[in-house]
Amino acid sequence: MTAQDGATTPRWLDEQEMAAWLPLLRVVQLLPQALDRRLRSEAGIGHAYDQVLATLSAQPERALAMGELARLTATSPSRLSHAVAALEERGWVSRRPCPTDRRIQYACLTDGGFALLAGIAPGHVAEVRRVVFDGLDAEDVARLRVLMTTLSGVLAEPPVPSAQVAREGHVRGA
Amino acid sequence: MTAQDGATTPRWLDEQEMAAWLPLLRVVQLLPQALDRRLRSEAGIGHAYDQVLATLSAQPERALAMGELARLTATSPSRLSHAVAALEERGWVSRRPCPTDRRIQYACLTDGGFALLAGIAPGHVAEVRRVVFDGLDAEDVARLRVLMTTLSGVLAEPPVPSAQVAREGHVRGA
DNA sequence: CCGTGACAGTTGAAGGTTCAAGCAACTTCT
DNA sequence: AGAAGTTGCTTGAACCTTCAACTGTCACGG
Repeated sequence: MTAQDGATTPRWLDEQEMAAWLPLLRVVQLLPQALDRRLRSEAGIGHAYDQVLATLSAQPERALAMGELARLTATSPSRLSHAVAALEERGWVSRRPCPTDRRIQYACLTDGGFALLAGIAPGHVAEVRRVVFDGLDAEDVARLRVLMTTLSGVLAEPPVPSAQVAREGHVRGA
Repeated sequence: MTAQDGATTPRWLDEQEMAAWLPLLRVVQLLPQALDRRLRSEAGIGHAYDQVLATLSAQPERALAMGELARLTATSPSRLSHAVAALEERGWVSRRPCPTDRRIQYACLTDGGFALLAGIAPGHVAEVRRVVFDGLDAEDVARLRVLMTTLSGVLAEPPVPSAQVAREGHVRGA
């Protein structure tokens, strides 16, 4: 029941590609779940929120404009706004206006937020190590780095305006 | 924040690991977004729902017990229940009871669901190709397969029942 | 100075995911 | 048979993400 028939089909995934695609799909689905579960049981926040806090903590002033923060964490402005609102309500982040440009808001990591981060970081890195790096040797890590850098580069590009994706004549291997 | 306290901290990520971890995190975050956006604009469903339909379409009878379907798509029973309910409401899946075990429900892909799938499959595979395989040569694909298979194997294991949670710094509440 | 447009961030509603309960049907043990 | 436990799936509430619309601010040009 594979859709191989259409004349408009750009070339189906071959066996090798499929053998890479299915596990990748699984990793992409299960890895955030694993990270979320651990963090949520330890701190009550998902790993997306943790990433916000961690990114702030890495800044010299523990503060960042919303836009920059959104860019660094690869999230949408809307999502970040909601996230920072939730984190602010829990006292881990505070907002401060920018003196020179009143459109800009800075998100600042509070001492409480920093303490929280310090508390959960060990467990978090242990989990990352368990699910990712414990199974890999140095060469694997190097290959993973190259591959993921390539993919994240493509994913960072704009989402392709519209329909002009499907023009690929090249057929090589079935 | 550089934690190196041997006893509680398992060992921080070194430079090589960090250089692999950050792009991996990004891929894990952006890849589902890219797939979701494309599918949602074409069919009004996210890629999780598409995966349900696709898995059903690959079965001999285009049907599967909920439990099996949950296992194959690596989703929780609850999530699948909600998903199938939504897909059923749109007429792409129907539920049928099992004659021999009345606890079991079969999810069946309808003709409409199959037609939808046939319609979106070309665009979907084109997107997968664009964001993943267009940037990789045959060796890269082989490496990706090995790496992702390893990781998905670890992730498939039980979420660590109790094991090493010992260090609970407990900052929660607040 | 005022209008236009771009930019930074927020808001609310709709939909998806998760968690903890819960119900019903099967199994096992006595 | 009947009680107790297990399995298979569903439900509802809380939360998170997304999308489109919106507010307020700045920059530019007449």
